[in-house]
Amino acid sequence: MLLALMGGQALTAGELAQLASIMPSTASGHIRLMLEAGLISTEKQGRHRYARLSGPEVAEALEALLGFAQTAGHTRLRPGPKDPALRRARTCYDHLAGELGVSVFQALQAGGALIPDPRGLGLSEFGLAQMEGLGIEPGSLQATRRPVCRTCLDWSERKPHLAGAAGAALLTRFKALGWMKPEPSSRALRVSVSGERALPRLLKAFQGGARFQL
Amino acid sequence: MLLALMGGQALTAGELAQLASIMPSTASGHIRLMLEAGLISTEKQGRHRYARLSGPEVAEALEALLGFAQTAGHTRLRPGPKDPALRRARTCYDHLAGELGVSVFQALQAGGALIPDPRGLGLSEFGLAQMEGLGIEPGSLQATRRPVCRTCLDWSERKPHLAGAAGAALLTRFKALGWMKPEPSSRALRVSVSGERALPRLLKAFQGGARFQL
DNA sequence: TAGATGCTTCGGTTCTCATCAAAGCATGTC
DNA sequence: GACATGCTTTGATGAGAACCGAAGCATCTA
Repeated sequence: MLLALMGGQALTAGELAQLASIMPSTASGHIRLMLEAGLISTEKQGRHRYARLSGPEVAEALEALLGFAQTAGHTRLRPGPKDPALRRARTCYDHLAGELGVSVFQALQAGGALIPDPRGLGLSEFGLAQMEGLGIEPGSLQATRRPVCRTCLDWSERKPHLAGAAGAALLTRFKALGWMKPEPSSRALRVSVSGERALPRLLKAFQGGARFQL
Repeated sequence: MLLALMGGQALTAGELAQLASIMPSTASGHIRLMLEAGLISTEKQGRHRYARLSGPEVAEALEALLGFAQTAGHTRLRPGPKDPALRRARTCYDHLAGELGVSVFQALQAGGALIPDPRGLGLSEFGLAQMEGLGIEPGSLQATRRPVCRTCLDWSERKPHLAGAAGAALLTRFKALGWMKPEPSSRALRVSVSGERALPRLLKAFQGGARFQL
């Protein structure tokens, strides 16, 4: 159930039950416990009750655990960890993970968009300009209490990808631009034709130190 | 038992049993399971069997989980999470955590010792010089497959501290210099008189951009 | 060689946890 | 107002996990 929520979207109690192949009454009990433990937050809407992860920390802890589940060969993941689409690109709560997520991080790093800051990582002048070129308001990134950038260890790549407010903003923007779309009932992201065209150009700009413009 | 091993030292099966308040036979079963799961590694030495965490990833996953255990108020930790010594300075597997660990990270960052690199964080020229001033061979940091620097989210401070090869080397050096000493049967670190004197000077040098010299 | 120590394996007991069905409550729809 | 839908609560059941004691093996000590 937690894995299903890693996609970042909220799911109803019934959907969670079905995904876990258990009766609704059983699921209800688990939801109550996870709520009390602070792992999820819920919201009533009509006769539905939506659950979502309570924050990015939960997703990060899960990613850390997934690393072991995989190496120890104890994954009970539904689509199997071999699913190539999942390896390519997927959501990690609210940001981009998988090969693509790692590429974005490495390109930003190579181009000098990232600088260390007291909370971990921040964006340099150049990094802020890149965000602006993508249509992301730089001011909005500072608004939250979240660190602007964070590294999150990718369990399939075993390399860091970009999390934090900037990571979340990037994924939101990619989806809004129609570059990628979440696969239904999975964490995988399908890259569209326009995305396949635009992303290499974006990575090159990030990496080469040239300002990207839509 | 895993928590006890977070100190970074290896413990015998009997010690683990005693710390967990269970019979040796029960402990033996748990050790076998954790070994099969890849969480710990063991080593026979005479009639003793030593167990240690199998790597830094395990410690990081545990730190992530500890954050929740604390906020949800479900800690069954022996000394209690309020233990002020633990908050001040403790080992996180093989590096420094707690207030002091966070201070070191922030000072290094402010002084410009850290730079982003493909694996997360690296040391700048200045950072390498600081290590050398402390008596740490800069070449030894690159030798391992580990990232030189990594941020690890501190569960008591909720801010990042320094992990990775450099974090481990720093703690080793601090202990060798007699600046801090592990409290027996706890993760807490006791700062010695010479440590209390030297650390502020070190932090100031890190932060101010001046090269530190022993 | 005899005995102590540290650990593991095995069998049996206890207890916790996940599960489901049935009943109840709230919110929608006809 | 009657009924369907979504969720929760309750009680009972069964599977599995933690635990201990006893017995056995390996290693160290006297």
